Amino acid sequence: MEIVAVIDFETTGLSPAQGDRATEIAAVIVEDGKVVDRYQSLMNAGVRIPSFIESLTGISDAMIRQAPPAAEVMQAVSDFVGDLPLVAHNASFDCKFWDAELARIQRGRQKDFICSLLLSRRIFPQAPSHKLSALIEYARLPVAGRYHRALADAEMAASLLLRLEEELQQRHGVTEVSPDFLRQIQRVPKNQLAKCIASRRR
DNA sequence: TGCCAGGCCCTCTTTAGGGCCTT
Repeated sequence: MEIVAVIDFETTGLSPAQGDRATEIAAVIVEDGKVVDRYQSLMNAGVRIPSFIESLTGISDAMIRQAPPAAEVMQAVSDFVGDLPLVAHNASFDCKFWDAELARIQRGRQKDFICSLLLSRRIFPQAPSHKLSALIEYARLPVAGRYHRALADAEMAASLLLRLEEELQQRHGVTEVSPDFLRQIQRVPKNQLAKCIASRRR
């Protein structure tokens, strides 16, 4: 597969439209079946961390106070990933924050995200759950660190993506797994998945 | 005052409702 960047945000809540902000971001570069580069940073957006979020992520107000400004971090991570295709687990969530935080520094996004959750629903329909932790256990992939910290979650989403790619190649006989093909697969209705995959067989 | 996300996807659906998933 072409090089992609897998990203993960930790935030103060679920919706930038409701005033929630990013508190941490990680991005890992995946090339030739492995992670070859990593970026991770907490970020200070000048907001308080709700107690529920502190319990969930372990990220506290004290940690955020010492972090670089959100604008500086977003500029750095945006430079780090460049124009690579972006991947996230439940990408509709990370995409909202990516767009919202980039808009604050007058930057934008060119391409649609690839979503490892949507791909998992199609490639592993039999999995008991499609949340990241359950899929890591289901696919017997290594736990990269504490769940709900950006770098660990990005690393695990990357290993899940590689496992999904492997499944397409080995089980379904797909020869070339391009980002465009993954975007196609993740949107295809269930009853058309086999037909869509067949078009890429050797 | 009371409200408070939103996209995907299934089904006891399509003039809708509710669970899943992200923090």
